[in-house]
Amino acid sequence: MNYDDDMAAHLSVHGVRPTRQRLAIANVLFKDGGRHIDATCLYVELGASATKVSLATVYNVLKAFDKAGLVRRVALGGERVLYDTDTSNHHHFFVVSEDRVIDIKASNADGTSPTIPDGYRISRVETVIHLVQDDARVFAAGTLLGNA
Amino acid sequence: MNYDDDMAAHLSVHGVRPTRQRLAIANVLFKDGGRHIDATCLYVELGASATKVSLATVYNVLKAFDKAGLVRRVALGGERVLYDTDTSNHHHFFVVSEDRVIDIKASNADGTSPTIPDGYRISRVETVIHLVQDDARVFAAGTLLGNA
DNA sequence: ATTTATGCAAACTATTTGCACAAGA
DNA sequence: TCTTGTGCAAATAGTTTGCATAAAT
Repeated sequence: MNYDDDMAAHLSVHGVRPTRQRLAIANVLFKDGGRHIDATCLYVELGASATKVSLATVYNVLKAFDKAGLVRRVALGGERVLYDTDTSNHHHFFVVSEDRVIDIKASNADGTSPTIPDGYRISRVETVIHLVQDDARVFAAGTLLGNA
Repeated sequence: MNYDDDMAAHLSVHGVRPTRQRLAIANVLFKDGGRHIDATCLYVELGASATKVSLATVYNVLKAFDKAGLVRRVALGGERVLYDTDTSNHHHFFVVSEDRVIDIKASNADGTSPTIPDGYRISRVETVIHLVQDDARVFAAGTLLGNA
């Protein structure tokens, strides 16, 4: 039982078939702990890996990982889309000029930069709450539509 | 002093030169009160207007209006970018399946849908706080860098 | 007269897709 | 073997840009 086997198991548990390129991607994503990375960067980093992975596959895999809950897609004000290996409930500071992302933990009791980093000020706050139809009601609505 | 003159004045006050196409765009944006619209929709609506405006110009003008504070660019989870004529401090519900946007007023004392609309549930909450360098400190940092 | 905006088409970036081939269960 | 993933290249969507022309101050 080695590291790769653990990673393969990790993917399997999440319903993601552990192919060679997915493992390569998972390794880059999770080896160094929490990170924020975009498809292109990931692709570049994979260049150093033994396994060849095309850019299209990087996109497809990131999307699959997001759907499986292995990573979380984060859109930074529409200017940048990246994937966060921390899937817990948290938000982000984004320093546009430096293209830097800083996590904001939901509970800041642990002391990890919950406040604005020194030397910066807030220029904009954007909160978007995504809604989906409540299943029970969707059914009811469907019935209504069928009768209309 | 007619409506167009008022609109022209409105643009001027915000440092935006009131050209013919900018007035046409402003009319579509502001005539019917608060709205959320994207560049392409706006372009289509302008088709009905007497003034010809190219799509590239729509993009440029929206960007200019945003910079001038006439509208506010809103990115909905990286899936959609639109412009909100309400520049006040507020956030958004986004129903992906219906491509519908609902304002969340900062103060919900006025009773305008501060709660989740009936039949929906939250699927995701994304908050991004944009930071910029604090001017005073930027100066200090610049000095430090100069000495380093 | 001088500055700034517009139109158009072309360039560009980010992302997705179709299809033949390869790999995993 | 059967299903699902991958590579590639091409398609697509959204947005920006260069340059000659036109309009605003």
